[in-house]
Amino acid sequence: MVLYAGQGDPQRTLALLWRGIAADSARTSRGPKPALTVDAIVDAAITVADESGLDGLSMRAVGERLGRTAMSLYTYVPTKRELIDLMYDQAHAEISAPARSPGDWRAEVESWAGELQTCYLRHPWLLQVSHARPVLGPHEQAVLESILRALDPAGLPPAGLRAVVSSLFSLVRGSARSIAEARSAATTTGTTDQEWWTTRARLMRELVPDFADRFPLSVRLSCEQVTDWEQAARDAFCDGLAILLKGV
Amino acid sequence: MVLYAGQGDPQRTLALLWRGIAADSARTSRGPKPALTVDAIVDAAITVADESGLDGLSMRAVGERLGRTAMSLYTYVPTKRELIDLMYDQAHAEISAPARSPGDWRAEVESWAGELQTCYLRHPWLLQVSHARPVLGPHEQAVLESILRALDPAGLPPAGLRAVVSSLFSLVRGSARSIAEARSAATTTGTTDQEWWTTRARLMRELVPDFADRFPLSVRLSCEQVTDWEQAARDAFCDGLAILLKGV
DNA sequence: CACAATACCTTATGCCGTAAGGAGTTTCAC
DNA sequence: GTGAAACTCCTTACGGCATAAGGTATTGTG
Repeated sequence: MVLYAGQGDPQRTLALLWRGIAADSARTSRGPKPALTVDAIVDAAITVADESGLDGLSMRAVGERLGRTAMSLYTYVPTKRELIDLMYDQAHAEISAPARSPGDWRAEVESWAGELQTCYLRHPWLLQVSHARPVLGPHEQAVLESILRALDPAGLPPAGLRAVVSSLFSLVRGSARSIAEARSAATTTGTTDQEWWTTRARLMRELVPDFADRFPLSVRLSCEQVTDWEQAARDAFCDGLAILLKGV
Repeated sequence: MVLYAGQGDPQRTLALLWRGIAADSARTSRGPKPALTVDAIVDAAITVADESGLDGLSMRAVGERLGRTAMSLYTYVPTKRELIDLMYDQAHAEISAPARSPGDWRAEVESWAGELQTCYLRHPWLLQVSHARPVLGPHEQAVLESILRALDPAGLPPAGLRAVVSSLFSLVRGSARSIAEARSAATTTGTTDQEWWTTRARLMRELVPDFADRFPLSVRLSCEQVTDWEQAARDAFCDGLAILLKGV
């Protein structure tokens, strides 16, 4: 019974992603005027996800925010999965191309990384979106293009370039994830890092008395008291980036 | 009405994570013998997740695999969230500590990274598990300890060590994610990388004729024909790792 | 005006996690 | 030996989810 709709889908998805840029946009315009737009839906969905995470993102919640039912959204967007793809791409629109300062490509790479990280932290749900295949929307594409432009003066061979770009993305995503987790843990549990750690440490001491014998290096490392979890993640990111750039 | 159960939870979660190691294990043993064990449930859940992903992981599915109902699992595990934590930690048990070859710490780091990546690829759902706060189960802890042991001869200061470790995790996770996505896309859509790319490229040519003008560097990079998406991700990982280690 | 196309709604299906409470089984205290 | 307690496992039910199906109202075209 399933009419093998898998074929027509990428066409529609791509058309949605590149809407406004794509050429066809023929307005047929019979029937009632659309009260919504894809953009409005995507924006509303992003707001919902920012507020309540990807778990709190339901078609009902998005519809409600727009004064519509969940089902009405399906006029504009084929499935929730596609809506998330659109949100993902749209969120990347916040990242501007780095200002051209042709002398120092390392500085440009650093500023790009910082901006991307900021974007991830503004929309932590981005880090949970799992793609099968890259999305290839216009804004995500622009982000890729802009890091390539920043790295252009370094004159890397294609394989090396790919490696550096992919490592940069990994580093930014990884650090953003750490920071986002530190934040969300602090707000959802309502405890400070300190409190959480002391509780956890007490429990561990009871449950696993020989922890220090089993994991001496871990203990030694965490003995350097981490007062601010988020700041530690930030520092680790900066240092990691510096190491990577030194290695290029 | 909610009796503020948030307090007692970490205790129970930790006790579950460190079961077998923890001291208390007092068998009360009134009532019928348990037909299941936490380990069996965790193993079954891992199998389900390996087969159907985290989306396909439902309490009903896990119960069914064990010939029980979904509700019976709640005797052993407080919520699905905790079950996933247990799965996460258990999956890390597959990683063995690197053989000691004291001369070459870089080689040890590389082998550690390779093993971790293999683990992520065997259980791609690991990459979707988002923690608030680190899990701190025994096996994950052992993985951390083993990379610290590998890096010990490098004699890094604490901050630098933290940066390197966190960068390594990011790199491994990021590359594993790319590879896993390449694989899943290939299997779920049933097309080869080649087919998928040509279809996509044709659609893009129709929708966005000036793509090459907008994103010249992206086009130039992808012109180097990628025949095998997974292999490209693998190469990028190795090169990225080499760059990072060179930077240390 | 009639008709086609469209937007939006209500309803229904089949999933999900899990709360509530009942039935059967085993052990302990007496 | 006999309750009572403790325990496992089950059935049922609730509210929420994405979305399929189909109805109704609104708009433009002939």
